[in-house]
Amino acid sequence: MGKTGAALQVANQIPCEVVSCDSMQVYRKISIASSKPSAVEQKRVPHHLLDVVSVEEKFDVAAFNKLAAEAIEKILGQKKYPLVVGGSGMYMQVLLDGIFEAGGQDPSLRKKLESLGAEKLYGKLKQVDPDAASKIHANDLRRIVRALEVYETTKTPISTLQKQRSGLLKKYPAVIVGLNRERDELYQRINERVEEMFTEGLVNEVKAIAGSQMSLTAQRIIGVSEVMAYLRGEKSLEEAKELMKMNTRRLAKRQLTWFRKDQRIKWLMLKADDTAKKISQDILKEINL
RNA sequence: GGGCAGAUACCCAAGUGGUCAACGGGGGCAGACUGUAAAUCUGCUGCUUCGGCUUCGUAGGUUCGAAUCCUGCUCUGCCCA
Repeated sequence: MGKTGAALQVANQIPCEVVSCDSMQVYRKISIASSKPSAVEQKRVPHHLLDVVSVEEKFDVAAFNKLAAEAIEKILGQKKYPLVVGGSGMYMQVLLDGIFEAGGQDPSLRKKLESLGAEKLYGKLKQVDPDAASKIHANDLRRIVRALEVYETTKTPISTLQKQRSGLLKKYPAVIVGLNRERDELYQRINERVEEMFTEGLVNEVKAIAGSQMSLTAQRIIGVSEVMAYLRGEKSLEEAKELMKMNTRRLAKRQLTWFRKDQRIKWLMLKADDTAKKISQDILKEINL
């Protein structure tokens, strides 16, 4: 979409530091695949929440939220504006609106639950937390397990806990700007971006982490499985590229679906020939400092 | 030139006389989303003024009725020359 470039330009015009709100840019050694700003750009404008964990470490929204909130406080302490930039919908939501505290994970409990099968679990959830059950689809194993996990470990329905949230918006005023473009144009940019990743050395980047025991989340980085399949000889380079393009287009689509429903967002419809500078000026107009 | 197989919706593919606008998968679009979130899940996907209308290579034919049977033609693949 052009978030990074626009953010860098915003930073040229007001004193601010960037807080990345991206579930994949947190990983070290994943720079090309996650489209991190370059080293030079990072040097010019301080960035937070980049390279905070290895691909082997477990990381999730709660961990992100804690670090991001700290970074924001720090930036405010320096009398600068925190510019939160990113497309990870849930991370953004948690940061803005909060997350309930008592909700850790229990891998062994999860395993036990998962082995029971969706049907049984959903029946159980309906008894234990009908509110949550009514919102979760019977086939959505992931969420059913999570809801039951929370219930088992806290003895409180997740639907009750979910009401206990308090995020940044409760403490600070914020302007939320959404960037969008015509679909055709967006997809074309995505296709080009993927091609660039390969010329920048994506294959080597993936090779470098190929031996690690990647966390569940890190395994999902677009580019990793596709390039690995290529390295194993299961896919041609062309096939790997096309797959990545498709997966990225879908990601972009889901991101749009996520953010579209948020009434607080001020949307900017970008045009193909808009420069990062122009976009940054439009953003600043919305922020209205 | 001869023989055989095939042509189905954006793509792949099932269907072999009525219950077929046509199974399934892919892709696309839309939606949900509070600890894997670049994840997970859901719905729709010929046109429609919702009464209908037009589809299964193409032109005819058989039949009350055809994507399904018959004939010609076109194209594709394989085999023989």
